[in-house]
Amino acid sequence: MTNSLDSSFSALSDPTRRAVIEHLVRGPATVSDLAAPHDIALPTFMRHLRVLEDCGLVRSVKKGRVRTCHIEAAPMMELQGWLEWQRRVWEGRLDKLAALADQISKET
Amino acid sequence: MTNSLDSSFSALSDPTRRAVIEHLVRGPATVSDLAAPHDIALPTFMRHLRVLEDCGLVRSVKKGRVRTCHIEAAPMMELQGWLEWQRRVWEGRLDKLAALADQISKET
DNA sequence: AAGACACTTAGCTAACTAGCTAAGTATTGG
DNA sequence: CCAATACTTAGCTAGTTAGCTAAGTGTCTT
Repeated sequence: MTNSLDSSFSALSDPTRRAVIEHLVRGPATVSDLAAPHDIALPTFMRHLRVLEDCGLVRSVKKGRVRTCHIEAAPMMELQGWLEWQRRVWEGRLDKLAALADQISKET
Repeated sequence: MTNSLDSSFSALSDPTRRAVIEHLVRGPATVSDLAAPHDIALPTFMRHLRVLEDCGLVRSVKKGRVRTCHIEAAPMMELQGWLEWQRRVWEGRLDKLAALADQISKET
């Protein structure tokens, strides 16, 4: 689990890879489609795709000479889950502080 | 904005740093407190803290010889915001597909 | 004043990463 | 069948990162 968050967070720390995700949430696309807006060499771009596949954020299928990619929901959920969890704890703490402050102000 | 997401995602791709965040959402803590559970040299740990400070996820104040750290909500929100946005688009797409499927099934 | 404490700085190493070019493989269209 | 297309593999380079040890600075505590 730790390891999965590691690689997902790491994958999304690159703007090119986030752009790929932003593209893919709108629907499946081929490697060429995905690469087109990015001004980098194809092998370099393919490496980014590989990183996204390795951490499970993206899957792809090759048919003939064309590879089509699509997004995978689960790892995105996991990321959201972790962040949401931290927010909950953090907010729980704020609530407690507020309650404490309330209590103190009443006591004075 | 791109740059800020870069560094936040990158910072959280390390388990030690995520552990620090998990600690800090429960309340402020000193460097020693934060470092205690981690079996790494202090300078190494300090570097992790520095990464978290550099991307704005953590702030700290030094008083006497003790440095106290606390979490900063804004960058966490930004991360959540990005993920949430992707999810919305993704789900919007699913909705559209469902609507389309619906329409098609009615037409046949 | 002296020693303990809590960081902090400096500097080194091994591993990883993004970028490139050049050349290769497997389909497909003419 | 031949050329164009769509990746794919191989291999190199420069920059970044996590880890370490050794030594330094500034604050307590006694």
